[in-house]
Amino acid sequence: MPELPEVETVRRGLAPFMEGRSIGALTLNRADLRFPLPRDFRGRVEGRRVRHLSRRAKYLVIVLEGELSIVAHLGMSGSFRIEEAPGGLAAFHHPRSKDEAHDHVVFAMTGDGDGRGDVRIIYNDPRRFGFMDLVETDALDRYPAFGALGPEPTGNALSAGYLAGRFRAKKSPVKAALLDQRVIAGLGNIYVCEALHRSGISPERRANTLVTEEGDAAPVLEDLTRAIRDVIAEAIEAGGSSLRDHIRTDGSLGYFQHRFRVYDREGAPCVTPGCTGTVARIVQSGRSTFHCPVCQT
DNA sequence: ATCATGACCTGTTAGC
DNA sequence: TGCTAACAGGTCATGA
Repeated sequence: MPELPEVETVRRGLAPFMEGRSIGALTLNRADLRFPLPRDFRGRVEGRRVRHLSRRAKYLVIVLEGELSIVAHLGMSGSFRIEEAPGGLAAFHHPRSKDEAHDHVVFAMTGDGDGRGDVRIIYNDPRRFGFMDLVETDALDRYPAFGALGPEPTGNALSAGYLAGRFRAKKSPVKAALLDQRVIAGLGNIYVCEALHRSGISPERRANTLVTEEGDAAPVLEDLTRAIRDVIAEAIEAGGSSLRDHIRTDGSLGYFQHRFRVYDREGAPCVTPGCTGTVARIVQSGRSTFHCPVCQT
């Protein structure tokens, strides 16, 4: 699932349990995820304190003391969960359920001496499209996967004018253009569908038709820009408000539910006020697109 | 260059 | 109930 809001929710959920604590032990239950795990991963991170958790697009960054950072991506099915042991790490045991077969990486965090007990942070990923990498912190700017990323949809760098520049020569459907991480970093299939619906734009419309002859943003591109900001901000908020409940129930992070207006709602009535349409599913670039053929033009 | 497609991997669900 | 096919929120390599 993890698009930007989900990764941000994971970051916020993990931060209280990782920042300021040390990685007492790292357990690797296999040698690779999507890519091989870093060489000497265990030896390089064990004993280091976590300074800070940050995020770039859909990447989670765990900044360690000693100028080393872990870059993690959750792929399609990655999630973290938190297990607390009031009696310390020794109190944990290993009931191996089906789901736990995909617990690939376990961080055993040592308490911070502030009355909080020891905690295990467990990375689970059935499909293994996620990965973890180890990078010198001062080299993060040059991290290859970050190099081509477009602006975050949460910041000021995303504007209608910026998108006009990127869309001007693009003949591909606007759906595909928005999924391109080099244009905007962090949008995925769900939020692209949602943003297009909110702004009344057909996902099949060519991106360059949202730009005027002069190369400026058409009014509808202003709407789209606002919709992207709104939908991402609302999803982050929804993730934040679901955090407490989630941690309390099973400690899992990365799969909070959110109400969508079109995504996965094929056949349902369009919720746009006054619209009589029905949500349809089409396939673009091999992926499902949900949209309302009546109010999205 | 730009765009669409297939590949990566496993689990879940719809349909017969 | 069991089997099969389709599908899943993301990237990356490939070829047109």
